[in-house]
Amino acid sequence: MMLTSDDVKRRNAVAGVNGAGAGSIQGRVISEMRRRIIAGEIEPGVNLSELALAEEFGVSRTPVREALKQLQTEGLIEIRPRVGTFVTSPSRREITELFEMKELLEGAAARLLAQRGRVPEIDQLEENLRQADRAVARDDRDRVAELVQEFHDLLIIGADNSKLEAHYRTLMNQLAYSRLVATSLSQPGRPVQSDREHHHVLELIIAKDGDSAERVMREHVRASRRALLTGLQS
Amino acid sequence: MMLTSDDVKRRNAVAGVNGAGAGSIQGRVISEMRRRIIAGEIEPGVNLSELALAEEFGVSRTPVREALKQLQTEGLIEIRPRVGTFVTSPSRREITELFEMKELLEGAAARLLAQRGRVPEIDQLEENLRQADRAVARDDRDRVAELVQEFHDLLIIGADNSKLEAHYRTLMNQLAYSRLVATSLSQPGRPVQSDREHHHVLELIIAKDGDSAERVMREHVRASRRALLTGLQS
DNA sequence: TCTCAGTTGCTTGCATGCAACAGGACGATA
DNA sequence: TATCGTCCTGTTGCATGCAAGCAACTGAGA
Repeated sequence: MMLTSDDVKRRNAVAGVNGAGAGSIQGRVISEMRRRIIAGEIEPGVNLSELALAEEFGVSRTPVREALKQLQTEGLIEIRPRVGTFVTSPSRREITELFEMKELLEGAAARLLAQRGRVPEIDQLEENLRQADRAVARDDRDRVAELVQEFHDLLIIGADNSKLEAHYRTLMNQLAYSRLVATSLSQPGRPVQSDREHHHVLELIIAKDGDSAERVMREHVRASRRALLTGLQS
Repeated sequence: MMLTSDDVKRRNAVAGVNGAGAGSIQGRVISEMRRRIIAGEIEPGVNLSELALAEEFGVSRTPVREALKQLQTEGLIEIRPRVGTFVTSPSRREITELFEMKELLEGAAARLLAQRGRVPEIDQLEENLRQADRAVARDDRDRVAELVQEFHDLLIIGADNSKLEAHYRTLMNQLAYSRLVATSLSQPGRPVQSDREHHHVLELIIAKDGDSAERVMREHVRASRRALLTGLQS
């Protein structure tokens, strides 16, 4: 039997980024472990033994083992043969590299979205900024963080390139970026500045000025990184 | 015990892109299967059953199963639960997306390399072009294809960003790009043109003009894609 | 007190058996 | 003949047992 690529894509659309079906035991373990690691609930340490996890999830070692293997290829954990399994945290060097990639991919997404013209994601981005303006005005930090995340997400989705999206999500997971947004936005004046930059990018996208949209988006990513690093030092 | 990120990187450097150690059974299966798929030795079909592969490699299902799982997350195969395992080939849409990513990453690599100044990779690139000039002059197609691959590889390595390199390799595997280079270069005049473009990019890199290097590199990727598509139609 | 050899516990790697399900083959029936 | 229902084969998902190796601990000896 021949497998068409459309079949593959349909399946992936259902299963999300996961390789395994979400209904399987293995799929559950993958999702849950990924969530825990990104949320920082697991201390980097040797506690991640297959047996312990299997008992906790009430399953055998096999699905746990396969789930860990996948998380390893995603770069979230490190399996050392016959030693143990560890949650990895990126080195300084890797963090720099990850931000370089973030800048690259988000910049490209802005350009691609600008080239697509008026698509639904544009409307969603406009709505996002309307809500963000209000949230910033009333200094609702949690809501602002949510909306910032959504803005970047919409941008990536709007680029309409599934490979770009998949790689982007992998990178953001490695960065545990969702945890970092709040820190970045905790810098004085950063929410307002960030909001302004979002507006600027979206204007350029709507104006179909891909080059400028990419450039401004990259500057925005760099600015947010600077805010983050400042926040982490203090 | 705490795992430092340097430890992780050291291991990855040894194991290459592979998650598993090359010495293990599983590692052998991964490498060999990946090679076969990229080389196009395996017909997309249901022949890939765990049991059959296990017998062929003389091992049990377990390591084969884990190897297939990793290849799935790399996007090379598709495992349909309780149905079978299939080699995937990208759809038209996905091929477009993959080339978009190729253009993006190679363009970025050119920019990053230009920013780094005089590094060893620059010398290697110059040597590569010297050899390429000669190979083109004597119309040695196989050698030209090799050198073209090496040029792009050196560019990526020279960008000195391990994340970029890892994602790039994944994408090229999905494209089975090594098989396509020859087709692209089979177009009349393409080897000469490609060589010229390589020279231009390298000049700009040496001149530390990152912006232009990126722009020209992206144009080069698009040109090579056009040549490839023309070659595939005929 | 320091060093080093031996031992022991814990970890993952691999093999194997059973279960559950998908999909086609085949036959009964309208 | 067309269609529906049943069975049967093949596949992967999961559970479990054993093997191999690493790391830390323990104890003896200097």
